[in-house]
Amino acid sequence: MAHTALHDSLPDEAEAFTPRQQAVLECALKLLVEGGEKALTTAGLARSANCSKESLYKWFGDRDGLLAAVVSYQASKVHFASEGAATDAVTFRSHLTAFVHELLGVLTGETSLALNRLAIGQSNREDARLGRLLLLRGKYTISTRARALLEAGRFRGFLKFEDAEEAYQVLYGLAVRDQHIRQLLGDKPRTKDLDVDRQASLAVDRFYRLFGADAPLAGGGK
Amino acid sequence: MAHTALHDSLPDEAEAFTPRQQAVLECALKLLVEGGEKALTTAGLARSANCSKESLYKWFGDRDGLLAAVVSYQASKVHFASEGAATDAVTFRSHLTAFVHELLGVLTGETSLALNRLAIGQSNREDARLGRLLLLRGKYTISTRARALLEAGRFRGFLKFEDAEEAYQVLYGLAVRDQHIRQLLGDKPRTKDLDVDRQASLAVDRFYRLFGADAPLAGGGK
DNA sequence: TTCAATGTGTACCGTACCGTACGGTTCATG
DNA sequence: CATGAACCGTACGGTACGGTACACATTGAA
Repeated sequence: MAHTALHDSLPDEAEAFTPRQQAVLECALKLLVEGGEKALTTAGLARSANCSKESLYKWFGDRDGLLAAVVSYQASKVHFASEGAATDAVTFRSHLTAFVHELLGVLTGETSLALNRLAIGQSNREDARLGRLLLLRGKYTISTRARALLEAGRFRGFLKFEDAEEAYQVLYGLAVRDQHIRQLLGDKPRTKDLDVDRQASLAVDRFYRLFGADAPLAGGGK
Repeated sequence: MAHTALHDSLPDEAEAFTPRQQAVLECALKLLVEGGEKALTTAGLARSANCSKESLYKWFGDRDGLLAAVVSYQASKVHFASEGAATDAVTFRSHLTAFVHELLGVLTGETSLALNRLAIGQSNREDARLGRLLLLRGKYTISTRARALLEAGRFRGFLKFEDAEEAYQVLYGLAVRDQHIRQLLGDKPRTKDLDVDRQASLAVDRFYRLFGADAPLAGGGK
């Protein structure tokens, strides 16, 4: 594994960055977090990372390539712990809570917010390259992981639903609510919403009341 | 009704735009929707709206003022119908469903997406003027309206919760889920998610299962 | 030592855009 | 008709940034 990587599958191609390049990308992330897209100029990055603009263009092609590299690089650093199969209801629920906890932690992170702002800000034209990249490397992988977890729960009889994707979306909605968009817009979250532990367990509580095995009605019932 | 409007609350100050200025702002919105922030240049707007750059600067100060004016103008056009008090459970629920329907309709609109992208894209620096403006004119007013509606439902005995803000956020999460962020990133929604009617009634179903008067447990259990 | 490869630092060019200035036009008013 | 205000169209200055070219430093191998 982790050879030169045929680019048909997504994940580890991002690891094909030289340590030097990773250092530069790290510096780019820093600039991006503290100043936004406007602060990430080629000259500024070159100065800040002690490298030459020529190297930047040699490595990443052009500025868009640099931005894409930053997104790929950061995405490659986020890994959701894939816990072993849960045999009993209690540990499964704790796994699910841990997942939601991790999800909230990632979404509210400063670098995640900065990258989402970057990708959204230039998803206006119909190309939306960065947006698609972020969806692919971020949301889709997380969604896949979540669906697997939920389906395992259904198989074990802890959960009850028809469409795993829809169930995941509801879980996402219960956990994130409008906190993400508010933070993207620069709102400071209330102290109550900073208690990730509580928010995660609250969301799982409510999710079980909708999709738990003992819930009165199944998910999509007409 | 619909007279000059007393300016007791924040919103209608934005109506202080000359018809000519409104036409220009409408044109700016058009440019913004189809091309994003990059497409909204002062020269381009002047050419596209058949006005002079000098007028733009006279009216809006500078480019940031223009962007703020666009946001204010669009926000002033969105009005959530404030329905009369519902006396019976069925009509209240239909009012709630209508609210969610309207919420989804606004959020998925192209102009709303474009403005959110604009505000998010430049909410990187800690100033985030546009972000705050959008939060104030958009989310906060909607949230206020929603809380009033929910509290009316609680007063009538149709709903059961402690914190209206939290109940609203859950309703928002159930309705919007991750559709908004996906669309902001340029994702095309699935056909299933384009059925706003169904999504609204599904969200209200689930909301009632969590906060309905006959729900097994009240909101913030423990 | 010589040579090639890689990378840094800097200078430079073209372009895009913000903001302003100026001449010309319409229109209302006395 | 004269006058002034508002506005259009355009041209111009200033600047910031993307991208390229070039001179110099470092390293490693023959």
